[in-house]
Amino acid sequence: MTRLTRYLLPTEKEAPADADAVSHRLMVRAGLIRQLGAGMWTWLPAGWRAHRRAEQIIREEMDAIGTLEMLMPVLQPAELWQRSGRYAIDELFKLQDRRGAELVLAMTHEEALTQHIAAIVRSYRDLPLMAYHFQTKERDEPRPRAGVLRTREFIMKDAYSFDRDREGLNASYELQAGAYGRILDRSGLEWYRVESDVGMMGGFGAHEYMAPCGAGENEVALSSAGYAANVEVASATPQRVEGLPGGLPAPKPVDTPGARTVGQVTASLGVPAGALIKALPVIVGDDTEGATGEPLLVVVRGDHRLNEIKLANALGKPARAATEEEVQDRFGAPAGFIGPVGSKAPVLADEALRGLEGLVAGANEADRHLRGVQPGRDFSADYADVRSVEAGDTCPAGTTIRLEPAIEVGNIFKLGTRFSEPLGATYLDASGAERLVWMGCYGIGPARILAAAVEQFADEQGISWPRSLAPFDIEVVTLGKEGEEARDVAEGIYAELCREGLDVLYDDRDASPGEKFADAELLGCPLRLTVGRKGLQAGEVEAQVRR
RNA sequence: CGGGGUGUGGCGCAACCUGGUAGCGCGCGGCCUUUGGGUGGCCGAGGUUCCCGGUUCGAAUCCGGGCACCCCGACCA
Repeated sequence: MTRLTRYLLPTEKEAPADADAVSHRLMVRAGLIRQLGAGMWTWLPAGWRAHRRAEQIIREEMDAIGTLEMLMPVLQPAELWQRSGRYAIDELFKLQDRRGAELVLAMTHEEALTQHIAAIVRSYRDLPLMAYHFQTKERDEPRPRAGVLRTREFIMKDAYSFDRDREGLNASYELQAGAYGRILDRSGLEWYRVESDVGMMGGFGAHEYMAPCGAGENEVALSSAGYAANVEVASATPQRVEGLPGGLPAPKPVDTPGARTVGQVTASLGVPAGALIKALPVIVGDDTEGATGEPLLVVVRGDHRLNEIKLANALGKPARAATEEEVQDRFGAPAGFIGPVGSKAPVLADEALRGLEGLVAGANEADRHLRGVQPGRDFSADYADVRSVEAGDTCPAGTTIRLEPAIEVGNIFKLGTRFSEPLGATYLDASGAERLVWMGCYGIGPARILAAAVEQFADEQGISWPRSLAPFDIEVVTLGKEGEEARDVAEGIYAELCREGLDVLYDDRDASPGEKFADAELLGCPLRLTVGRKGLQAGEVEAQVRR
């Protein structure tokens, strides 16, 4: 029973000045959330209702595939994280208790659950096993942003699967993937499952669930043929370069005083950006604590951008841009005039350069470039796909790719033995041999589902919830003052709807019609029942369906 | 971590450059008015101008330091 006169619904006409994202502005204006500090948000009653609806959808789908709900603590011994090798993560909150014992605030729960599994599971008969909880996560984010989109404390549903072997993990993964699809369908979102980067920590496959919207922090490459990938890992056939100059028998030096950037060189020589070879000097591998990585000259087409994640994956280790001094010292030419022809460092060329001719590259001396460069003939290189896809590229199925910003609402990850090994999660197989447990993890954020829904179904007027996420099923509004009768009728309807099990918001305020409707638009109930005034007869009501 | 910006009643802003009683709109309380989509009027309450220090007869305003928050980028196991 929710009467607005007894409810806490602090709506605002104007959004906070610093709010930028639509979901941030509207969720605050509609009285769903309030900020307590940077990346710290309170869920007000109506917002918490919506959050619980999202949770419930997730819970039902987890339960349906036999994942067991439980609850693990946020406060954890640091030692657990030291053992897993994740104690050094900057985002991990670290603290001490009164005796000086080292503790952490969990940012996720692989360590905790794996620790338990290690202690509990003995036999192959105990597996497979899937468990989950909804729990607060703490992450010392460098930059919280956009309301509840990226916060330092948030609730996540994280599930974990434990299997006997790789095949078992694959089966659990597919079960979870099915559940994730149903969760997002029921949430009413437009969403894509995209392949994602498994990162330096390895792993055996991962997918992200992306909801396209303007406030998204990620970018996904989509095509009408169904191609969907995070731009971090997306691959595509590049567009052809128009106006490429013809080839030359051999590279020919040209003076290009002061032309260090792609823009300056194209202007100076009158060639398209795609005719350039953009040289990116990088240092590969671990160069901490005095050790220095190896220099490598990565080259991409002038109109392309290097994708550092794809580069790291291609190399099998991280790489960073070389500093100005390193460029001079280790690549042997001033920054801006580095090129692959006669390079001091080994060359890694992007696939898009293969087979091109008549290109322009830095001459490895100041104020000079080379024309007529042909990869393969004029320099040798390893080839790899290390560029970021661009809108307009062609997907493997032959249709054009577009790029859209999206919120990552969930992800699933085949961890393998990444945690079972350091934490000793093993079992005895049928032959009595000790084996490592194979593990997967599956996360989804109710708050991000809500934010994505607001982003996808809202304008500055107000939210327009999918039925499944709305904080209330229906709103009852009384208009007019002649009617104590109207009030009485509305009260009766309200009580009846509540008895039917609907979540009803009854606007029993003595406010002008405009005020009532304005708040209603912001909150965005999917259904509204208005009880009118003049000559009101029993049953003479008007139901207005919004969507 | 790099760059940019902002802190003034609950919210949005002005006054700051050029020091001199802190002002406007919304919201809030009261009375009247209006009653099918943010009515109109009158009255009223509400501010250590983020904090500390300095300059000055006098600081929201100038100077120094700190804190908080926002945005862009980097990062995001």
